[in-house]
Amino acid sequence: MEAVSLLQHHVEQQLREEGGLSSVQFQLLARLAHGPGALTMTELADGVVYSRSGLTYQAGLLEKAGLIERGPSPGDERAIQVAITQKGRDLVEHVLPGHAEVVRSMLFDPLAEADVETLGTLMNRVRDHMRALPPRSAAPRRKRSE
Amino acid sequence: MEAVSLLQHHVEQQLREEGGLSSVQFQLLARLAHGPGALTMTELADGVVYSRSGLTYQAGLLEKAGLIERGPSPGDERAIQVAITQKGRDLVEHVLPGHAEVVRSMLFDPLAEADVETLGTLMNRVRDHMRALPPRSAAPRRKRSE
DNA sequence: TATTGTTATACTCTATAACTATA
DNA sequence: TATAGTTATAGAGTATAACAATA
Repeated sequence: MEAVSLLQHHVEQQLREEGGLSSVQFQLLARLAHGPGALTMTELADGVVYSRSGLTYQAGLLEKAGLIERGPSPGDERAIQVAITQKGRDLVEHVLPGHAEVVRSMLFDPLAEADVETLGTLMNRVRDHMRALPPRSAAPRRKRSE
Repeated sequence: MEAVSLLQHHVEQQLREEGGLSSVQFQLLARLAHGPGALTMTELADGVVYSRSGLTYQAGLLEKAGLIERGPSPGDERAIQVAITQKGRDLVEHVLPGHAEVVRSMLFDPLAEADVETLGTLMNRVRDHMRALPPRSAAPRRKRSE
């Protein structure tokens, strides 16, 4: 956890300095940039943000900065399609090299290629396990008297 | 990183619900509880908090809650010794089982024993590597025109 | 009735800079 | 001059609950 904390801290700094982005904002942009097209707010939030209002807040900032656009969703009148703008793509491209460099120099550098592979395999397994857990209500963690 | 994010989120929740603690506060208390005796503020901050004022803030909260005590430091009149109180120890003990259960069920459960070992080895290596890097000034990341 | 998204609000946390005091 | 710690302050981020609109 200490390694992760250090890594996150350095990543945050690089993204902030070179792009004015928090890592949450970067993740949202990156998801939009790499995916096929637009996503709904709910799809976009998945795995990045843990409250609806949190995403609304972040999306508001990104839209105000001209990095994303929100529009109606064809299939569902309640939903909103979020798409990245060219400016958003440009910013991601601008920030990406530095980001990759931070991750490489801090995380990958001390690991052999096989180690990186192993780490990926293990953590993918952990992630899949956690995503498969009950969302957070049938949790078997209640005390008897609460 | 998604796995880590999910884990952190669940850990935060458990600590908050069962102990009213943030994970930073828990780390500070745990460090004091397990170590031999008192630590100075600077020693305590190491690896947990990234600004002096951040630690002063958190220590203020913990002291107000009666979980730690601050006193003068024998060797150095500038420094302050921070010690955990009995109440602090009790709280750590109270929260610990649930914390261990979260980590076990979410992180260790999907991994074999050897995997846990491997993960620890790799991440220790990464941590040591990161701690050995130049503190953050000789960083070769400045732009030519800034 | 459930789901999508927003708003209002309150709160926690963090960081920067200025400051005091000791080494 | 450098280090230990605090304070003031400002800003960013998050979550909860109430809300409106559509499925």
